[in-house]
Amino acid sequence: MPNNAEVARRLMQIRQLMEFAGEPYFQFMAYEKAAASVEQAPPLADVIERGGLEKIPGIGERIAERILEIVETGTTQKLKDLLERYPESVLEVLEVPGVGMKTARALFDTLGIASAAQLEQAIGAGRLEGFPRMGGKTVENIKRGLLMRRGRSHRWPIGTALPLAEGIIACLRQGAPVERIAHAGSLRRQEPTVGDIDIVCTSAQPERVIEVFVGLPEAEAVLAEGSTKASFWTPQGLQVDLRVVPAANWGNLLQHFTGSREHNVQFREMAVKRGLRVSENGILEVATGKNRTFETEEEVYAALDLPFIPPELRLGSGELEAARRGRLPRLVEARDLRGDFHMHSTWSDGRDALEEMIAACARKGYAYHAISEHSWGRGPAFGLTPERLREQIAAIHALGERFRIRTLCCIEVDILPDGTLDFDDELLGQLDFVIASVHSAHNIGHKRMTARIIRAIEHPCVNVIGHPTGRSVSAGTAYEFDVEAVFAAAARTGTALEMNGNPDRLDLSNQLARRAAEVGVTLALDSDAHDVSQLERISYAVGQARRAWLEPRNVLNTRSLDDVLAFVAAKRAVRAR
DNA sequence: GCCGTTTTCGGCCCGACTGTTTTCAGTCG
Repeated sequence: MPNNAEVARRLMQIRQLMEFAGEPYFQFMAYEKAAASVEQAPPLADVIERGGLEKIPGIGERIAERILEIVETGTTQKLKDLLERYPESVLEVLEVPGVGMKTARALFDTLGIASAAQLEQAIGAGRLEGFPRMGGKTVENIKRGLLMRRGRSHRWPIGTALPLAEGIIACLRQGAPVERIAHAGSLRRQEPTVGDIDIVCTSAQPERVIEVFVGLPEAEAVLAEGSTKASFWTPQGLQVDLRVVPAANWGNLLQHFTGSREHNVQFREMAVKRGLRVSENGILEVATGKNRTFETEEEVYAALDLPFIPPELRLGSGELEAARRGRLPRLVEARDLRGDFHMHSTWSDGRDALEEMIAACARKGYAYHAISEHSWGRGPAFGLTPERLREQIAAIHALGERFRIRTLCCIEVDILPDGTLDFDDELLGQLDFVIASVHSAHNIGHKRMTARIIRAIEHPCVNVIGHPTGRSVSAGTAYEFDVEAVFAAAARTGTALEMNGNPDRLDLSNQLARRAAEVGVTLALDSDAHDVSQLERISYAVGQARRAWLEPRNVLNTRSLDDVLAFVAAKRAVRAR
């Protein structure tokens, strides 16, 4: 059955082709809104089972029918009709940066161009010459756009983009007359992948800032260079945008460029009802023509009688309604965390020594942490044999109080295909804490995978299921199982589910974690560090947890050491009774 | 095609930059 992302992709195809076909604006825009909602919704299979499709904002009777059709058959008659009239490959032309709907439509009508390859051929043959509004520069832009489309993936992992953005910001702080400066956009919202980097700043000398920006070594190709805005592509093809404004409307600018698009649309719709018009330049009172600018985002939201909405919540998935009712969560923060359960040392496949990992955790100010090597199922090169695990337990005990932090003896034990674990109960019982993860046999089918994970959850020694869906952000894959059944088992047995901070995992996703918390599951935020520097990856887990509306009470490692040990003891006690 | 703190009908967010224009269309975020 197609997952949410696949359904959303189909809806977007319908949306694009509807516009291409010249259908009314608000009709195809409804499909765009619906697609955005579907991406943020809990797994559709479960939503449909509960009959809640039309409760999702932006999905009405008609689109709900179409979604059901897509879920059942993989497509819908509406899409089939459109594809009868236009080949699917016209969508490629729209993917080319610089080519929009009008141009694509004109190219199709007059030259019969219906794919990226045909567009490239036509340019090569000089067939675009003499086309209305198609001068030499525009053709050059399209050529470059074709190269960009072919030569790169369209989204970048947060783990790549955030360090790059921080580097550029550091350079601008040093070399340009900037006052306030920050990254905005999807990066600030902690999206797992981003399409570009948005940087915003204030300055009394915007021209000078722009000059420095487009002169940065990362600026391989400058796309735009205005008096307040500029864009470039980095050598690897990542687009970076900069906006400069006076200090007086920093709040408006930051709010505008943090988005998301859907959040801003909803925010502006609320404003329109009060006779206000919101833009990056301020909030205009339409009746009087008076424009108010704000130095902080708090003031921007307060202008509509709303509390500050954290960037991670600005997805257009109910946060404005919650803000209006005073029901925003008190989101978990990095400083709420008192420990990290998931890390490796040179005892298994980590790169730093056990003592270095412990010392680094102590420096971070944690009260406790767990050393969780791999078990031997992955081979002795990666994991510990039972003997080696016993040795490590002894080694950790021998360290005593040396590091002023409690090191929990732990293991990341493999969940075997039948749901049993890689170590026997006697050995697991000697540990303070146990993480269990699937690392092999990912394609055993929905039913067997569900039974496998639930069996591990029901083991009295298992406290956390590591990276529960096995997803890869870059590959877009995950193993399939009955999410609701697994969540129910985790809630019932007092087993936490992990939110893994590895930027290519970020697993559970924000949508699944939000659903898990709703049904009473406790989440554990972990770095899954394989060296000291990667301990910082826990910040990515915090980001996803915030996108999942999690509060400190939902998160195991916000609790004290005693409470964590009580969490472990409670589960083991059930078996002992 | 969706939706309701003015509405079950009549609305539906906003502005900057580029290139090609001689006042603006197209694209983007």
